[in-house]
Amino acid sequence: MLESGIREKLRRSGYTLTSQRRAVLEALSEAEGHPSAEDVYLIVKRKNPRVALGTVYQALSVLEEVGVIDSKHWSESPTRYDLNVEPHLDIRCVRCGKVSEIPGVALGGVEERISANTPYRVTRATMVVEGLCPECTEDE
Amino acid sequence: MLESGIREKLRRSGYTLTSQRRAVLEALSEAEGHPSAEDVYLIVKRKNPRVALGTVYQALSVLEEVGVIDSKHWSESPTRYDLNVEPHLDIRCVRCGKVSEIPGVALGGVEERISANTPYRVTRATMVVEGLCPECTEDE
DNA sequence: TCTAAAAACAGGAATGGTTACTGATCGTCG
DNA sequence: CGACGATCAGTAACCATTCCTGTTTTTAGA
Repeated sequence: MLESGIREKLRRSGYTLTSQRRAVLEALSEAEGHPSAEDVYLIVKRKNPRVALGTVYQALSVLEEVGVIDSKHWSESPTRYDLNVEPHLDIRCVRCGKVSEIPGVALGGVEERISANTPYRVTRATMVVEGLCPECTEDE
Repeated sequence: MLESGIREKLRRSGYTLTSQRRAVLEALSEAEGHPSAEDVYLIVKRKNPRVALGTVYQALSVLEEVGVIDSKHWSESPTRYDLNVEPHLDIRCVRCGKVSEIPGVALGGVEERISANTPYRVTRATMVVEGLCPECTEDE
């Protein structure tokens, strides 16, 4: 099942799958959309009221490091986390904060072109997309 | 000269070109690279020690709103400002924080494809690129 | 030119997401 | 069983940014 793969990825980096980290993963699959650390914290707390917010942040950071989850950051709002680690675009509503996937848009080798045009060693290239969701567009 | 164009852009949105805002623009052209609000503040303060950091933030926000400057945000670091408002990519070194332009890479209509694939009204789509600059790559 | 209203400002307090720190707990391996 | 390292809870600290209050500057009208 999923869990053994996750456990293995953690082990390869010297981490273990603790109950808190498992709870964070469960919260991520329960939560709709793209929850923030605080969202995850609130869900985890329902089952285990003693978890600390810092623990959730640390778990999220470890899980991202080993490639089990993904994070995206829009300015003026907390970082969002996602179980979907496949490359894809998300858009965030600047009014209500909702985040949705944008299907079917690939970046078409932009990373390679970037690497070819900078002396930096590129480690990350993401698109940050903002807009107004249909609901918020209506009452403009 | 430049100034009259800037003054006009401000006026159209109901703002005026105050001495503080002019000082912020001068600081942006003096500063090398892509300064943060704090960087701008320190430069402005050299000539006018009474400016407040909040004023610099407000000036930057107004200047961006009217399209005279551009801002880019990388997570885990303050927002950077830029006099270059032409669409272009910048990369930030995750170790030393230096920001450099990436010449010659266009996004090739990605915005249009995004708009076509989401019910949101897209207001902004930027690339956030990170990596290691040549100096920092050496002592890895 | 004088005056009232609006805009902008200085200074500093407050905010909010995130990280750092400390001492307690857990899990593992001998 | 015993000890060591990893993890955790709880809380304090951090830092970029915004907000607030009273003051100064600018603008527009008379």
